Amino acid sequence: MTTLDRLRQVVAGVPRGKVITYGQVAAAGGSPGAARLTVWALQKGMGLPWHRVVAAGGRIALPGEQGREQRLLLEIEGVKFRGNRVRMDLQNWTPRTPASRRKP
DNA sequence: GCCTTGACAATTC
DNA sequence: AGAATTGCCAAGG
Repeated sequence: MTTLDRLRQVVAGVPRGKVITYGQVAAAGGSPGAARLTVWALQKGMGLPWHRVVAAGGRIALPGEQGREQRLLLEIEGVKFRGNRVRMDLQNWTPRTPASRRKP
């Protein structure tokens, strides 16, 4: 199980209607601070709900078209927006099966 | 084996 | 508020 695999699992574990930040994914995957790994994981990981991953504070990281699409997809799933930000107060998701669950 | 590239995050000015 | 700086990890050249 590589780090990227865990990151992908975290992303895959985000339920519909919720979002998570790059930092949270990285932290949950066992590498706090390595938000860029999350980027990598998403680019490589196909079939992942990449649109449920947003930048810190719920900002949409993608520029232009892709950003619009992400926002669309999220709205379709029931995520509420405040300007160009997600309402993290409501939509933030924290995985319940993080790397912290490793066997002792 | 070193350097660059990634849809970032947090701090500082 | 926006730009610059640093830290983090993995893959590809």
